[in-house]
Amino acid sequence: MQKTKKATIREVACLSGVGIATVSRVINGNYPVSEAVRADVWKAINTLNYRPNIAARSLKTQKSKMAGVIVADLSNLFFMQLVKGLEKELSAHGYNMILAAHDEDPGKERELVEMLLENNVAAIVTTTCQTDNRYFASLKDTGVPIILVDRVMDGLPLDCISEDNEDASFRAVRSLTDNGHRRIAVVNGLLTVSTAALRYSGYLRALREADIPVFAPYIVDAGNGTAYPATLRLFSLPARDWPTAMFCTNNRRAEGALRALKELDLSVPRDISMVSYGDISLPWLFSIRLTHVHQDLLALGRRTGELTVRRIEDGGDRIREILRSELIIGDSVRSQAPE
Amino acid sequence: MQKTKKATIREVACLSGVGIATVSRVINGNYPVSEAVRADVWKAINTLNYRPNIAARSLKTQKSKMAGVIVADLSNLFFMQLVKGLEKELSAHGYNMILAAHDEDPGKERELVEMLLENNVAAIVTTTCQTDNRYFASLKDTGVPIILVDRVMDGLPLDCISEDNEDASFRAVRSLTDNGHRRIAVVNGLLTVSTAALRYSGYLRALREADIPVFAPYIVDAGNGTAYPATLRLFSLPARDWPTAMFCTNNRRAEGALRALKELDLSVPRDISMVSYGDISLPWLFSIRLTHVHQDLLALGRRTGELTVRRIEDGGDRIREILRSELIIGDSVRSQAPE
DNA sequence: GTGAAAGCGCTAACAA
DNA sequence: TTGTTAGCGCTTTCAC
Repeated sequence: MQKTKKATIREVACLSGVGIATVSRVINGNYPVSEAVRADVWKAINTLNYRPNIAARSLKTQKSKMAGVIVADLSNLFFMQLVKGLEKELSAHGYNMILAAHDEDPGKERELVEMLLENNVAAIVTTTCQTDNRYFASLKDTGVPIILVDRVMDGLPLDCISEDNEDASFRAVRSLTDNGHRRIAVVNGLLTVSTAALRYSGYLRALREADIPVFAPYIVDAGNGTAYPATLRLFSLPARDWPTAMFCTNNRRAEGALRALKELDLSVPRDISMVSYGDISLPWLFSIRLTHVHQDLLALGRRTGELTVRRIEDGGDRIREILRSELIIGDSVRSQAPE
Repeated sequence: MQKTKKATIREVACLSGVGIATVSRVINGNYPVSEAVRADVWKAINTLNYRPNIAARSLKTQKSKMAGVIVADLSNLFFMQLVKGLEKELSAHGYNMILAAHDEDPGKERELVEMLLENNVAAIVTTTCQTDNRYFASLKDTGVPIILVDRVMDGLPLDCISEDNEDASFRAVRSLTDNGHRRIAVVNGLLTVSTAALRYSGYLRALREADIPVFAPYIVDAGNGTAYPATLRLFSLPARDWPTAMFCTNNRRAEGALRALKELDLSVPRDISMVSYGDISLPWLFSIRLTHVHQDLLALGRRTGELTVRRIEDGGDRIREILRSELIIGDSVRSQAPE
C-alpha cells in the first residue's frame, strides 16, 4: 500500500529510470517506445498505483473527454431513458458525462451551462427550457458544441434532434376525430417548451381539419405540474359539456389524467377515450392498451450521442434532425356516434 | 461578440490594468480588494466573457467540486430518485456530479471508479456491485472518500448508508405468515448484491419463526433480469404446489411478477397474495394497493449527499448508517385459512 | 492592497 | 528512441 496520496508522472519516470516524456508516451501510446522501456514503465505505474491526472492533461491539451448533459428532471423515466441511450453511445467513444437537471428553470439551466463551460466539457447536450434564444446565441464564441435534444429552438446554429411532435400529435388526435369524436380535450404542458407548443399545434390542426371549433374549457393547462388536478377541473364542467376524448401531451400527463379518471370513476374508453403522446410506465398493468405516440428514447439518446461525438471530433455542419415517431393503436378510443 | 475561444485570467488582468493575482482575488473573494479595482475587474470579466478554468484551478488547489456517482442502472426509477435527492443536496453545497452506471458489472464499476479518480472527484458515491471488498480496500490510499449507498459491504473503512433490508423484509414476510400463509415464494435478485442477500435472509427468518420449512421451488431466482419469466416458471409447478403468496424483493421484480400474474390470469390477492420490497410505479393505476416496504429514496439520496459533503469538507470518522423503512399495509394479502 | 513569480501534472515541440 | 523544457490557466506565497 502506498503512503503517497497521488503518484505523479514524475515519480513514475523516476522509479522506472526514464524521462518524464517517455512515461507520457507509454501512457498515451502515441509515439514509439522500446518494448523494454515500456514494460519498465508499466511496472512502475502499477507499483506506484499511478493514475494520470485528467485535469492536467486537459489543461495542456485543451481537450476534454467529458460531455455535459442537462435534462429537465432526473426522476422522470422519459429523460433517464434518453440519458441511458446517450451514455451508452458516449461511453462507447470514451466520453463520460456530467449530468444535471434544470427542473424547468431557465435561469438554472443557464447556470448549469456556465458550470459545464467552466469545466471544459467537450460538448453540451440539453433538453432546454430557455424561452428565448439569445443565451445560446451568446455562447457561439465559446466553441463548445451545443446539442439540443427533444426540445429545440429556432434561429440558432445549433444541432437539434427531436421528434415530429406536431405531426405525431396531429395523427394521434386524428385517430380521435376519425372515430367520430368532436369534443376533445387536450392536456397541455408549459407552452414555452417547444415540444408542448408543437403538440398543441398538432391538436389544433387535427381539429381544424375536422372542422371542429376550439372550445376553450377543453384546453387544459397542466403547466409544469401533474395533470391530476387539471383533469379533475376539466370534469367539474357540467356533465353535458364533458369531452368524449382527451389527448394527453406527455407520459406524465397521461398518468396524471388516468389517475384523476380513476378517482372520478370514469373508465377508459367506456366513459372517455384517450390518446397520449409518449409511453406510460408499466403499460401491461393497465387494463386497456393506450393508443399513444410511441417514443423510442433509447434510440433518440443513442442518436444524440452519435451526433455529439461526431460534432466534437469531426466538426462539420450543424444538423437538424427530426425522428418520425409511430402512433400505436390500442383500445383506449371508442367509436363515437355522431351526436 | 468575442473572437477569442476562451478568455484567460491574464487577459482579464491586462484589460483591467491590474495584476493577474488581483483578478484571482476578485473572482474568489478571499482576499481584500479595493472597491474601485473590483469594479474594473468585473467589467473586464464581463466584456471578455471570461469563465474561470476549473481544471487549472483544481490542478493548483488539489481540490475539486465534482462528485462521482455510480448507480446500477440509469433507467431504473429507484436509482434515479436516489440520484435526484443526492444531486439536490450536492448542488446545494456547490458540488456537481459525474454520473455513470455499472449495469451490475463489477469490472465496469471498477473502471468507472478509476475514471472518477483520474478526474479528481472529491468523493465517490456508489451503489456497488463488487463481490469482494479487496478493490475498495486497495483504494484507501487515494484519500478519496468512497460512500456506499443502498448496497453495502463489510470489513471496509468506508461510509455506508443503507436501509434495514433484513428486518424490513422480515416484517414484510411476517405480514404473510401472520395471515396464515405457509406457501410463500420469494423472488430473489442476484444474491451477490447485499440488499438481495439481506432481503432473502429476512424472508428465511420469517419462515423460520413461523416454523415453515423452506421449499426449494419457492425460491425463485430472477437474477439480474426481470421477474417475469421467473414467475411464469414458478406457476409451471403442479397447481396443488402453487404458493399462496409471493414476496418480491424489489420494485422491478414486483412489476415483473405482476405482469406474469396478469398474463396467467391470476388475481391479487384472490388467487395469490403479494408483498414487495419497494414501491412500484403508478401504484394508483393498479387496482389494489400493494402491501410493500416503502422506500424514501429522495430522503436516502439527500442523507447520502449530506454525508458526502461532510466527509469531503470536515473529514471525521466513517459512519455506517441504517435507515429504518416502513411497511405499508395495502390489500394485496388475503387471510389464508389453515390447510 | 497589489504584483511578480513559482509551480500544480501533464503534453508536445525540439534536441540529442 | 529518448530526455529536456516550455507552457496550459490558475492560486498563493512573498515582497512591496
